[in-house]
Amino acid sequence: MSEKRVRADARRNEDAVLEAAKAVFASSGVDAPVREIAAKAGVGLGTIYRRFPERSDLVAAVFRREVDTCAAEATALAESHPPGEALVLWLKRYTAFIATKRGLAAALHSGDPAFEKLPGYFRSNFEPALTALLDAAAAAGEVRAGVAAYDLLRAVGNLSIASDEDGPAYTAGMVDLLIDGLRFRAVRPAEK
Amino acid sequence: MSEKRVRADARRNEDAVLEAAKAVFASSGVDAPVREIAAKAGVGLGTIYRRFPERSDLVAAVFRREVDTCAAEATALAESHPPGEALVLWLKRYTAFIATKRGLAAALHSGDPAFEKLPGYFRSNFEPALTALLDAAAAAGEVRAGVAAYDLLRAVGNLSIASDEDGPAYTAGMVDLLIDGLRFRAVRPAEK
Amino acid sequence: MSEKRVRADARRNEDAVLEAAKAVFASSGVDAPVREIAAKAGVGLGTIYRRFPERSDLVAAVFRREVDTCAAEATALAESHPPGEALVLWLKRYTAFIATKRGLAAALHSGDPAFEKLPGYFRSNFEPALTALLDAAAAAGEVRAGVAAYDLLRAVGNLSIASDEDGPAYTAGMVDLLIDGLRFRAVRPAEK
Amino acid sequence: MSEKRVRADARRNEDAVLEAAKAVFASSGVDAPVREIAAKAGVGLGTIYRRFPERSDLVAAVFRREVDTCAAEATALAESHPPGEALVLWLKRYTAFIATKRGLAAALHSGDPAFEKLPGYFRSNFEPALTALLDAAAAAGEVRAGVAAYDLLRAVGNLSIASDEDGPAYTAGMVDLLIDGLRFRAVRPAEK
DNA sequence: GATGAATGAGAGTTCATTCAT
DNA sequence: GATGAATGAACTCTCATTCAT
Repeated sequence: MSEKRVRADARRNEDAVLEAAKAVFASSGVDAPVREIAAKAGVGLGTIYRRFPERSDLVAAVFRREVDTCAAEATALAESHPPGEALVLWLKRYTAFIATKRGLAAALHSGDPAFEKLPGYFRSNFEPALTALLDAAAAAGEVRAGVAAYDLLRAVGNLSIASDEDGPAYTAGMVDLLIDGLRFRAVRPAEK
Repeated sequence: MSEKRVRADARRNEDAVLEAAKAVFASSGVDAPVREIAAKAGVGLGTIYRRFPERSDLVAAVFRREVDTCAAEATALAESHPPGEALVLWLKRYTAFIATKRGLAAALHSGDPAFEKLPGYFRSNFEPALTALLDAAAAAGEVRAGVAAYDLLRAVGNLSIASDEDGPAYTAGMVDLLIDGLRFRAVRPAEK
Repeated sequence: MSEKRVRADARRNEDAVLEAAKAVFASSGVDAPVREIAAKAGVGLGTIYRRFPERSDLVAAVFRREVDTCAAEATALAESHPPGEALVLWLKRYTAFIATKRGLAAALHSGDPAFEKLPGYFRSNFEPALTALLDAAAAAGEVRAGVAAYDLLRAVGNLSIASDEDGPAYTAGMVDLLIDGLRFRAVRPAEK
Repeated sequence: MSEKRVRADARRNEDAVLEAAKAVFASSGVDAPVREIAAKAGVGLGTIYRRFPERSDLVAAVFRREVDTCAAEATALAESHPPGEALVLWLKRYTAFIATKRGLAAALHSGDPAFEKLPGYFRSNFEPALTALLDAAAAAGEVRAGVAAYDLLRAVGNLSIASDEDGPAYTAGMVDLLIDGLRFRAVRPAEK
């Protein structure tokens, strides 16, 4: 059987769809018509519906894929940079992730069961990643301890939501301001 | 004579529509069906369309009315509280204003000409109001100087957008963290 | 479309929709596209959906209206004709009713809650009507007693389903054959 | 050599498809998705379309196959039972045939050219079969003569259409009633 | 030959906007 | 002026049919 070759095509198409969806969601929000995504991906409507029976399934798939990618970078950064720097760099990376999620917050509250697991997925991937970065930075006396990673994720997330509109430079500035908030009353290690 | 009566009626209706729209936008977002607003206001659909030829006109009207109300409170607070406190209180008030604007950010980017002037209206009302509060607080050494009021408006705005979801307490906490960022490196008057 | 229609014509529109639906259901079955009905009624799609939020509501409304009309004729016929004749005439009338119900039987078994009450409506209107006719005819010795009205309703109903195809004359002939079945072993009053 | 094997395979597949289609049509109607049939037959969609270029071709093929089988049983019954009994038994068998044809009547009126020849096929197979049974029963004085076989085919067919719904017992009862209609005024052979 | 991924027309349904009353 | 019935564009989703592998 030529199953494998067919699958290769399918995989290519699935990638194309996810890429197109990511782009369309970023520019037009998660409520963008499925047709627009199909057109951008260069596939038929049915191809999308075959893999993602409801539009919400597609939204969820794009979301998960990007969460995976973004969370993976946290450890990479932690290994290649000093703690404070790694923290800031990753928050910036995370900022870019959020910037493509226009309209998702609203969708998450729509009650659609396809979205039910997304907040959990988000948290279980990002919270440990950011906690590690935060702990390391606190240990180095760069930031105050005791700030919940999850709260910070949401705060930076909210700050980043309008990034397209205000420009990345603005978002960066505000995240810096928030990090300054963390630095306020930070305790430097005694020996230092 | 009858003109006057008619105007009074019209005004009453317009108020009812704006109040209803404000409530509906806050709970269902600015994409809520016009019908819902008409029903809540107790008027016919046509009455809304007479005054606000397109949906976006109604959104804009509600927005402007609330901007006016909120901006007016800045001066009131400045007169009745010490600078640092007035700043924090108003930011909290502003936080409540934003919390009812779910979906507006997206609408502002829709390209609808009815929304074109809204950002300008927002800025020209809120920026001076916050600048005054900020300057007073900086003069009192409560916060660092040099932070642009407009940037802060957007930052707090974004932090507040998800307030319903995360709870007002969370929003308050994050705004406090941001204000801590402002306090970081603030220069106390004595040292000046 | 015509220029004059609205509130007073709402009634006219509802009638037009029901008439159009009746005709379309009769010719294309109850699964006919709503668009087709709208076109035939000369109204917009939304007009139909305003009154009949789901297509099944429209099907149900048409059904009820015709049940009412047809059942009412049973008593009229009973009063104006001798028992045996009234029975046959009404069954013929009922035959015409069924002939327009193509596809309804299947729809009734679809599990759609909008159809749940239809069989009950059908039965509670038609069964008493036919029972009266049957009893009178049996009392006159025209047909055998002991045949359940409901069974006969279904039998004649099924015989009539394809009437369009086979022609009313054929249906009439077969209903006659069925009635001959009823006459077989009928007990004449004198012999009683 | 391999040709023979391929043919055997093909035949096996065709059989599987026809069996599956028969079952699916019986349970879900002739409008059931082709996919469902392919899945039940354990073949790919393409395999069905290779042999039956359109859905309607498959419907027609299933129909013809069952007509053949059912018609063949008429002669078998005539040889193994007395005339009146053979008639009743075959009508019951025919009743089962019809019971699996839900939705076909509507399809026949769709105007699809693939169905054009089906009524003729039906008639040319069943009419002689039933005529023979009817003539034999009339000759034996069991039923009245002069009833057209074709009319009776359609009548019993229509009575049977809803058999699933009303239950086979009900259908049997109504067919019996119809046969009683035939017995009404039957002329017993003088000598008997 | 068989497979099933891909296609896209078409159907149901929603809701902004128009306009007769 | 107010009302709400009517309109129809636009959206999601289904499934017959085609065709690359």
